[in-house]
Amino acid sequence: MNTANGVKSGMDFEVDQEEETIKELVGKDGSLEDIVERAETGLEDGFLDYFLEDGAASEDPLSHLLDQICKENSGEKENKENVDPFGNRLNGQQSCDSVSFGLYPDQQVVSSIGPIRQTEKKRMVSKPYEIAAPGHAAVIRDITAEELKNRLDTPVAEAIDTKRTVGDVKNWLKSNNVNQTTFAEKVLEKTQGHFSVISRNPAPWEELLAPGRAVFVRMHNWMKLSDEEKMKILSVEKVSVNTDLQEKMKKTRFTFPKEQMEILMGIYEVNDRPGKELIEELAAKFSLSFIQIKDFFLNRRRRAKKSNL
DNA sequence: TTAAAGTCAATACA
DNA sequence: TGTATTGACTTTAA
Repeated sequence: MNTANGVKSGMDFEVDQEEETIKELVGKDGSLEDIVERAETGLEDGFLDYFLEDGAASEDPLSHLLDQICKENSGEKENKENVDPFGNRLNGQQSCDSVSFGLYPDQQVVSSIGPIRQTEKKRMVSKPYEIAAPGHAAVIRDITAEELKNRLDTPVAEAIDTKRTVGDVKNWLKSNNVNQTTFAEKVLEKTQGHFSVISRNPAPWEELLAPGRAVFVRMHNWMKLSDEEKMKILSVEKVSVNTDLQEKMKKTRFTFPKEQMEILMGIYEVNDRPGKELIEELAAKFSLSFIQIKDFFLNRRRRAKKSNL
């Protein structure tokens, strides 16, 4: 028995390695008839008889028996409500599927019993499509996470023309009156600011690292969707989960005072890679940290490089 | 270990 | 209100 949730798993029916029969096991306490009677209440008549008969065990006795039970009862149970041990409704097919016998659909993966019908289609359990935007959660009913992954994150074999892709996306957004924030959060799962930066001066595909490429893959695949599919994703409602505490913890962004900025820019003009000593000196002079000054030059170099592309 | 790239998110700006 | 900028933090790669 699967003790985690009280549901009987397929492994519970596995024939014991030491070839102990159920008859032997049950007979140990000398109350075979009572146990059989009790066990058969709620089960099909003769369910245990099958195991108690000598030589009844074929290569796959449980599967065989379940198939038989399904065949015998499929007609009369077809329209009846079928409820699992926890009161969840099951349809007729589920109840007669030995792969999922005693299991919920998502438990099939842990079953050690193979499907009765090898050709039978595996039942897929679809999960709601969720986009995890920063600080938000969104759900759409009829687009699954699987579909999203398949469509938007499908790897592309060829190099993407980043400039063209961004242009196509921007044109689509403009003609459909969709703003950057919505697209960035719902499609790319990035912030508006980030989309703005990468879309203004997209780096060539060859220069991008894996995470940078992934964003363009999404844009590229996005353009392949039909307008209806695009709108479906964009129409997902956002649910804000911001708390008061988060609001209080909001950081304020430091801005270099004008005088400091002028000095820093003056140095940058003649030396965009100042040494450790100069950075330390500037940090002390401005009463700022070494990292703040170092980051200033790092960000400057990076952004200057981008704008020259 | 360090620089570069990626990114967030506050805020400046049109 | 939507977009652009940018300080700061994180991840990646050399």
